[in-house]
Amino acid sequence: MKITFPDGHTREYPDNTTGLDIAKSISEGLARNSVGILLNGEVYDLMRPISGDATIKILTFDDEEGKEIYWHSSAHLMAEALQQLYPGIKFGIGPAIETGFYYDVDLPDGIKLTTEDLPAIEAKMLELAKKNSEFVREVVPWEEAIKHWRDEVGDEYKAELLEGFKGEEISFYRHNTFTDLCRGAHLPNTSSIKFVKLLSVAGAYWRGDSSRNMMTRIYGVTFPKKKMLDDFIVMREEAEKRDHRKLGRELDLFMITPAVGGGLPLWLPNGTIMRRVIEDFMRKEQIKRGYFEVITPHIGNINLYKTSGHYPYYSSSQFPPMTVENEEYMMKPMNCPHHHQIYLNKPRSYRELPLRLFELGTVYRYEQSGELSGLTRVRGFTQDDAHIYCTVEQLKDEVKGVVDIIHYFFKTFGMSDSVQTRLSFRDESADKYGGDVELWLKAQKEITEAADELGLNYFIEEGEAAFYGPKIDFIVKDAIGRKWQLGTVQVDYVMPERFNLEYTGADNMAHRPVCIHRAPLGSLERFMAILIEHYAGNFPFWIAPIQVSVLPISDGQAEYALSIKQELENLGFRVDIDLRSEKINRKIAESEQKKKPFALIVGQKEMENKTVSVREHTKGDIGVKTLEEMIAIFTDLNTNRK
RNA sequence: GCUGAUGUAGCUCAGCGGUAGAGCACUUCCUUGGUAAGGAAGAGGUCACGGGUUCAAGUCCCGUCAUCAGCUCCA
Repeated sequence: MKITFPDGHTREYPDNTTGLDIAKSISEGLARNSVGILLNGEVYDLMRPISGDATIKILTFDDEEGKEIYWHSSAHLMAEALQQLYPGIKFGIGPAIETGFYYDVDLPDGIKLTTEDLPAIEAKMLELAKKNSEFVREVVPWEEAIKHWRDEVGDEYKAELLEGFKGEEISFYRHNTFTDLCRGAHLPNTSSIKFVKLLSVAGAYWRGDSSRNMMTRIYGVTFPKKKMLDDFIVMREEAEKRDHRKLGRELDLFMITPAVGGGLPLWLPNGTIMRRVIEDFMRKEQIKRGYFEVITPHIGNINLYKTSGHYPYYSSSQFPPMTVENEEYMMKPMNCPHHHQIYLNKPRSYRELPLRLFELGTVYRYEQSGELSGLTRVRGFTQDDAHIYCTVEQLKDEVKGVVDIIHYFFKTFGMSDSVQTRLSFRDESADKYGGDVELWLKAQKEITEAADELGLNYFIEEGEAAFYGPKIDFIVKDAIGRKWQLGTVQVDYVMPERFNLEYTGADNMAHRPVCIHRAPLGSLERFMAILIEHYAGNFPFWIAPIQVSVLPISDGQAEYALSIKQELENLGFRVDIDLRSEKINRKIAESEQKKKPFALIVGQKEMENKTVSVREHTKGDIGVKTLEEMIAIFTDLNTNRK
């Protein structure tokens, strides 16, 4: 048979050669590191014989599919360990996930797992891995499989899964003492699993259904090399250090208190400075690009949301309506209906279009209590929202303009590396969406064309669209490689219809505009959380709440220090001063801990020479400068947003 | 909303039936020191909240609230 490799070259092998044999024929090292193969695009066991011509790729742990095989096998290994430690345990599903794997299990009566039990399970896993057990695949007739799980083993979960697999090929995978119903693929052997870290225990409903049994889910991750596990642990610690909830407290940025309510953050003075800096920047940039700012109230008549269609679609995630003088009002869950009213305020001409209305609009959504988390999931948040009303002909250019401003914002906040673009389209289930199918398809086409013309590197996902139209979402990576979905652009032919938006065209006839909803950063609260974690609290000069700290060495320089503070403040910089009778070391330590970008240290020498000794955060002492030199540097940092 | 864990000083945490503790922060005093924490004294708590068990409850039990890890949901 002829085997084609990813680089295009081919080689002859006898029939029933395994992936491992092929790997060996290339190099021993590859064979040692291989975990499976991709056979004509399908993941295959290394030990499974191949027949017929095929294109193959040998998978190692470095491949996405390789990791999946490795972690899936690790889930089986963990299951075996659990089975030995807790006889009578039943198993649900145990898949590989983005990082690692989990297994949902039903423990025998009276047994509860906590994180304290994890080390024992890890130890058992390592012990079992060393037994060098082979994973053996076995195809079993459905009737035999159901008999095995339902009658012999008595695992109703596996039996239920099997009910859904009627007519498909059923395979079991066995290694050592453990057998699982599993499609595969798997490692050849347990011995490749070398380093194990079990992460957490949590409850999870069987098949994600809250009316069904709660199972115990155990999360873990495994690696073939110690370095990988070490890196993984370092990464987790780094993420923990950057946690915006922790830094928000340490840097006095925001607070959340049950006295006000969960998910309702209060911005402290330092956090407010940051928000205002960011908002002012956005405001200025949008006005420059032809947007008009508007302000609308936090509540609105319920009829607005009945007209928009939001009310029936999403009533469960809105705060309940309140009745005042026989009218019902709602906390606004989005800004669009208010903006549509501004559009309707007077007759519109084609000469006014595109009309771009933006608002830093605070909206309220009822998130379930268990879903609230820091600033990333809240019940009241501010969107950097805008609605662009334009003609069908203008649509594509407007979409492009929006994409441009979104990229500009990302760049300004240092997140422009590897931005991913997702086009979210409708799927088959027509009842999820409002509006005319024709218009949808048209909008999807326009979006795709705009993306193509901009040379965006996008992928399409069906079923992710908003109920009123398709959208473009942007996913950015932060400083430590975590992905966050930020900006969104949504094309909407439905709302203009529902609100009866019109403009008079050059032909003196009434026409229907298209509406683009867009929010480059989404929620300001969430974005600030991302920003805090992205910069680990070490904000660039232009954003930092306190930009410069003036630190006199002793009382003798207090007056000189105050004059420096005054001069910088007059120029608009954010400055504080430490006049306490503490040693300079102490003052520096605290300035650094609060992550202030610059400390200007002034002692007798500096006072006599009219200079300052400069310390830059994370860099340390950068020498003595005149105040004028520093003002030039600070001005540059501010104006260039660095 | 569901499951589990957690809730003790502003922060980080110890105490786990017998009169509330530490470090840091805070206040006052001493110290005026040159690039990451000088010294001393002081103040600060309905031990989340509400019930219960007990001679006695941060400590054991039940409920509520909040936070965290998940699940579910997400315009």
